[in-house]
Amino acid sequence: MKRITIYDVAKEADVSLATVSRVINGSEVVREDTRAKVQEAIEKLGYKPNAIAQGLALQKTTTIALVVPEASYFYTGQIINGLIDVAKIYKYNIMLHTTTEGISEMNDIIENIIKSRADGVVIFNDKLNKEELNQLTKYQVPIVVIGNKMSDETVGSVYVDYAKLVYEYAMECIRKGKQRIALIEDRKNPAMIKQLKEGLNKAFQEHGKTFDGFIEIPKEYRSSYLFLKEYVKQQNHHDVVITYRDSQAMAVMNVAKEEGISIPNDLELVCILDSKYNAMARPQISGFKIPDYDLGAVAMRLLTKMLTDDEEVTDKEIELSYIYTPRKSTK
Amino acid sequence: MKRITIYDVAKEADVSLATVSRVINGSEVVREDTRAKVQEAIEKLGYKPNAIAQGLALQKTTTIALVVPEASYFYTGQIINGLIDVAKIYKYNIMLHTTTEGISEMNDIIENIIKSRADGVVIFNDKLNKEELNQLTKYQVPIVVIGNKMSDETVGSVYVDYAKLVYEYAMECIRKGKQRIALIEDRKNPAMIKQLKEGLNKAFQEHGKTFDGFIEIPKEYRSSYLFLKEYVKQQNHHDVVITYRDSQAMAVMNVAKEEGISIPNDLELVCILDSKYNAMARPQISGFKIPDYDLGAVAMRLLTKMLTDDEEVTDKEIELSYIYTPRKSTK
DNA sequence: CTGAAAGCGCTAACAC
DNA sequence: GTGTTAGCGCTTTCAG
Repeated sequence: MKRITIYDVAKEADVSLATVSRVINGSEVVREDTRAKVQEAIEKLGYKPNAIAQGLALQKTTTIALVVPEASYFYTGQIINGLIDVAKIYKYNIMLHTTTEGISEMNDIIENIIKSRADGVVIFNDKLNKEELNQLTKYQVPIVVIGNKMSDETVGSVYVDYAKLVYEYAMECIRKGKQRIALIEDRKNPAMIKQLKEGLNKAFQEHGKTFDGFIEIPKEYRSSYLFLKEYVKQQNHHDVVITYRDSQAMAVMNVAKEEGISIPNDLELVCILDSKYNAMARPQISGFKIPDYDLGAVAMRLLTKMLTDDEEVTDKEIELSYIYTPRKSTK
Repeated sequence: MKRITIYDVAKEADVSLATVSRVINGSEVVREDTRAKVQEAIEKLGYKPNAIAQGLALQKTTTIALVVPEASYFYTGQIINGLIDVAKIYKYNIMLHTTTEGISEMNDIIENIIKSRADGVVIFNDKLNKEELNQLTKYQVPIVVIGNKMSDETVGSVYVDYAKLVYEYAMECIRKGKQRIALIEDRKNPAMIKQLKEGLNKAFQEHGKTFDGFIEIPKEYRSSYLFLKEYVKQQNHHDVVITYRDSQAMAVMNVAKEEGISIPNDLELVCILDSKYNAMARPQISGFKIPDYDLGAVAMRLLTKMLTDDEEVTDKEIELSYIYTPRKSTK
């Protein structure tokens, strides 16, 4: 089947290609019978407009680039789902890019995005530096970043204030006398952990204390579990342990169980990024419902606004909230 | 910053646009000093070739469409990772499409893929019907499907033989006298469950018996857990329970624990799609390591072969193998 | 309301 | 080696 073009349709319908163009773009000015004639020809030939050619002519690809970290948690998946759902509404296509650990990696991706002439880009990545974004802004590509509060002329952001989240939680803990709070490192999400530390620091400072419960996982340990197993034996005692991801919380839970530490009686456990696995653990792990899907959806919606000249973008910095879900691992 | 084109570079370097085109495409015939001159101009102007225009001229977008189900498990993420890694090697971009439950959904996506002139498409989806694929083949778009054994002129496939997997496992169980095998339904993956049932049927048939352990989750139950909780009370007894996903296995484990059924003593539990969560459960759940990453990687590699005229595609149907990982939930 | 023609940015013969 | 030119398929003034 020969690639059939707008010319073929024009000939078949005995009109000019301009007219065909008008009907596929839903122009109002076409007479009803010619529209029907053209429509028929389109159907008959199985014609599908070439988006590439349209892109060239319109200087607009109706495609946005999405950059996410390679490590794929359920969380990331949800962000993508939200993103895609609203992208569909606005007829945008998604070009997916993933970042690996590599150093120059991000630059390659940016180069790629520019070449492919994406109309805009949404970036969700823990490790993100301003320099790289500048590349994009230099080429005037509108950007929305998810997870980091950061914006200027061409970049907007959608995020959850983790520092505030953990700050509030810690304040409550301290008030209740649970002062020995531990935060477990997550090597894969350094920026996130940094925010959590900030919140904790602030909470302790306001009580005239300093936060010293950050537990680093030495590089030689493959998993939190392996390290914690050792760690606990050294009698390090805490009132509450905070982890970022569900798998870390489960590791803590397993270690506690094996070492005869009762959760929540001897130790309370809370996981920042809640998940269905938290609810499946026994005892069930308390966590914060982070609006993952919404992060994606709102980010995409914001981007569409930035992409449409006549839509006023009043706020380029959007903070989303969280909901604490107490379960059985906390009192 | 004005969109700068090949003409601008040509003018800056004082050569024709053909020459510029040659250097960006690494043509050998350009003299070294002119190449340098052009390169310099490119750098100076910050020129990035317009992939859209290239696509139009070459009738090739260097983009493949990837279709995955919206529900995102870790498993899907891994497939995508594998896919992307090899796509990067061959310089292909990925256009991501997700399928929701909706009926006409798939047709919209296909329409979209055709319009965007993707060079090829990789489809990973449990619910997949031949009809829809025909749309694509009609427009001669090479396809690789992941998960289903299926191929013809323009479609290749990469899959794991789940029927065989479960057949072998069941044979072993029956041999050991564990004949009361149960398989739990997974509404989200009907085709997968169908394969598993086939394997089970075959194993029982070969022993002159019939498999009757398929446990359907009635629609009114929101989760397997809720239903199983009831189910177990009715004294339904099995020797081994097989689930497809980790969360289902965990549900079974929780119910068993709560009902005083000892795993693996009273009941053995095995999960087809292994995951890190299986290893984090207590007792740890046995499972099959399915080569998720490889499914994606091999699929993409196969597609690149199909996309290159001079590469001989000897086998369009590639079966990948699995590895049984016995843990604590089986004896 | 419809057609003619220029142009979007780049590639690939074909000349020179 | 390098330049000229004709498309690739579509949109969009501008005429009529």
